[in-house]
Amino acid sequence: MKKRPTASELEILDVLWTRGPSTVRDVHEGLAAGKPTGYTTTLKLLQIMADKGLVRRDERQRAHVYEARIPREQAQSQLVRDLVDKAFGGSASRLVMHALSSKRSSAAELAEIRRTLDGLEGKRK
Amino acid sequence: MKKRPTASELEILDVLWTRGPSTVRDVHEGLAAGKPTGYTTTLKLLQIMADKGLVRRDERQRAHVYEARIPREQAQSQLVRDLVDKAFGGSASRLVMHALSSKRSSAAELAEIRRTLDGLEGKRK
DNA sequence: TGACAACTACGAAGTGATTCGTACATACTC
DNA sequence: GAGTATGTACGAATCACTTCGTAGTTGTCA
Repeated sequence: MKKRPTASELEILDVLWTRGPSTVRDVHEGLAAGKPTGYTTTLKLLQIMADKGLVRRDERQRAHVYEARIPREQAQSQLVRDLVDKAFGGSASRLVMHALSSKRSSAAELAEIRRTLDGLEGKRK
Repeated sequence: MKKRPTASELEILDVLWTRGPSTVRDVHEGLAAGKPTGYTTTLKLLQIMADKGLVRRDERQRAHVYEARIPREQAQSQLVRDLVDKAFGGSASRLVMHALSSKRSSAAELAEIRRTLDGLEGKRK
């Protein structure tokens, strides 16, 4: 099965999801905001991620172009599932309640959650 | 602030949360269900966790007694916050919606979430 | 008391993630 | 065409986590 991205890999994926297919330099600059690292560090990470299958590499140009192989939503779901299994005994709803209480959400967000909830309850009967 | 527990440390904390203050042997046996490891492995982990401040150690008995230093809920909130920051751009509600869709929850659980939601919306105006 | 059992302490190996330096190839510019 | 800028590849150092073996201590009991 797919491997979970590490924290660093996730940052890179974030750049790729936001900017779309990018060269190493693009990614490196997109990363620079957060923390300064060497160019070759980013390069190496991308190479490793290509080996792991997290990104696809297009070598047709001299500056290779990297692209995330899974959409953001899928990775997020994976991460949520891991956390639920690891720390909430498999109960997603307990995670939901923790998330709701621990971080403030806007009224609009709460409304959207309510809609999601409505949809789920409708489906289940 | 405190360091995030690793996956292994979380398993140990889980045992401590469930059984309360325990000796190394207790923890080791509580762990055995999941995966077989050597006794000294568990011992070492507990020692490391004591160094990190994740557990408290009572040395009055020959068999030291370990106890989680933070309650389960607090650790869970920490983990949720980490995930939200790392993968959901700080938006807890997006995590909530992912969690709701990715794992099936019972009607009772959904109702409880709805109550939590009611409480939050009431407070915010 | 002598042998055995249970416990802690600690060093060290193995693995994976991260970081970077160096080497080398390719393009660009005057 | 020489020199500079920009790329990729790759080896190696470092660090954290996990695992275990060995050594030594303390308690138990026939």
